[in-house]
Amino acid sequence: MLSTTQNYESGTTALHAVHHQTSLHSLFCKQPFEHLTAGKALFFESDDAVDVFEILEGTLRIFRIIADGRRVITGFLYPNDIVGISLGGRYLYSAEAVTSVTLRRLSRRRFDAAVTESDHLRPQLFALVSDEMAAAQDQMVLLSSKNAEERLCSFLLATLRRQAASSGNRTTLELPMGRQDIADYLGLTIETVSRTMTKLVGKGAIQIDGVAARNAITICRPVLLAQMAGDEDDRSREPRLTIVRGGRSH
Amino acid sequence: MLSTTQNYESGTTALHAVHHQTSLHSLFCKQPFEHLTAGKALFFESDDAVDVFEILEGTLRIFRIIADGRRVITGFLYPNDIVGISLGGRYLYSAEAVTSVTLRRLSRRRFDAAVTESDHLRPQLFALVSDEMAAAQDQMVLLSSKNAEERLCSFLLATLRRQAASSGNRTTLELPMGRQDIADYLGLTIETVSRTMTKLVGKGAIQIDGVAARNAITICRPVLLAQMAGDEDDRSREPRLTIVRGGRSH
DNA sequence: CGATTCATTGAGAGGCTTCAATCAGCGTGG
DNA sequence: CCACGCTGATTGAAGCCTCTCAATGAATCG
Repeated sequence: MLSTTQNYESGTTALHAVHHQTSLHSLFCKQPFEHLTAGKALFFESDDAVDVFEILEGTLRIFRIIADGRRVITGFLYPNDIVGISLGGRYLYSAEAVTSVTLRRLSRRRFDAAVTESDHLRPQLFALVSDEMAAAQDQMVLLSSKNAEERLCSFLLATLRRQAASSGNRTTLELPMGRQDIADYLGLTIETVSRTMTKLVGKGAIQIDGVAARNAITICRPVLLAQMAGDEDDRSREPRLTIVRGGRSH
Repeated sequence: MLSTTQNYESGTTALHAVHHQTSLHSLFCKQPFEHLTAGKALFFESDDAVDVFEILEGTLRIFRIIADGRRVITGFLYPNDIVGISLGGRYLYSAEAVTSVTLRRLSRRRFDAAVTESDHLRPQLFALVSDEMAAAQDQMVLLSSKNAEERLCSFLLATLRRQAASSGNRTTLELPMGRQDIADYLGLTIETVSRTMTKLVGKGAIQIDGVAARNAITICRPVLLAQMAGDEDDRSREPRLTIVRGGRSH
């Protein structure tokens, strides 16, 4: 999705080219690369949202710290993602590099100006925000109604899908983040994540290939994993009965 | 469904007035009123997002039904809220009336056109989406790290704040929705909500005034409730130490 | 007044967390 | 080169919170 992969020094320097661009990513194409080493912060929740960023390489986590000091990770960001479009002056969350990260920066002022002018760009921005909203909804569903096993399976499948989309279908995936990150993202403890992972291995659903801290995982039985994720649409076997709960629709 | 009753004939008929409007709400001002009785659906998750709605009176719940038939309520909508701006062709969730609801409808096509044209309206729409996003983030934090008591206190406080904003500061609030709705919104069961409510009464934090199914609640000790909500910013007493967790920022 | 719906309360069970110890990989320094 | 320490992951045991199942209570409506 949203290609525009690595436009290493395109020769185009014409400013009006912006108007021919079909992608939001083009806005960043003349910005210099920046690098973040693992663990470094990109911005904090309280910061003025002065810049917008395009991720070129690596993984970021976006999160909030709550009163008792715990951390809630609300999402991960990967290459081709754009971050910082949280409207309203201030970022809604902090962002840190999980791995080493390469990115480009654009001032919000220029980003907003470009989007305002272009009839091509505006729908793209809406689509982006829409995706973010949909992801937030999915996460709410996950957090409010799934158990540890379902959460982990959902996470593994989502990660697999994303990596398959960007680099061809595969049965193997890499988890750039550590167990603690996964735990904070799924609303679990690190121990539960670890135990559940072992349980999945025991069931033959997955296989842990990695030896280092950066884990690689093979999905042995994708279908089983999908069933265990708990958002199976297997309305095929049971009679169509849409309104079962919700009560007062008599 | 959606009997288009009571078109209360506002006197203003000037079409060009639209361009002077400063508010998104103005877009709806010439639309006829519609009514929903409690429990009736406004739209479903799978529907084409053909319309946008302005709530004038009453309460709506927006939710998704997951595979096992359970319901996850992702939000409630109140007067002056606008619903249906879920970009991307299809609604992200279903919407049902909690109470009797009065609203106005506008086609997405016209809504989008108006927003696209007006430099006044666009920032408003962004602000709206931004609020929705912030609310989703808060809900994720609530669901992934708060216990039953903290969730209920947060909910009561949020409800109090909203009602205080719309009708003067007060210590009393009304819960238009039933216990099952609250439970599905907070990711709990109806029994836990009930028990926690009783516990709060026992602590003297709140008081239940209502006798009917539609409950009225008095906040006896707002400060206590805020403490129990768990998003207390009491960094005032402890030394400023922003980076305690998150690990690898050595 | 009985039937229905919604809320409350109780008892038991289960899943996740907490606390704690062990294991594995990796870099550093002797 | 190996010992040591550090970090991150795994495993174990006990406890707590919430869910599940079940019964009762309260209010509305025919």
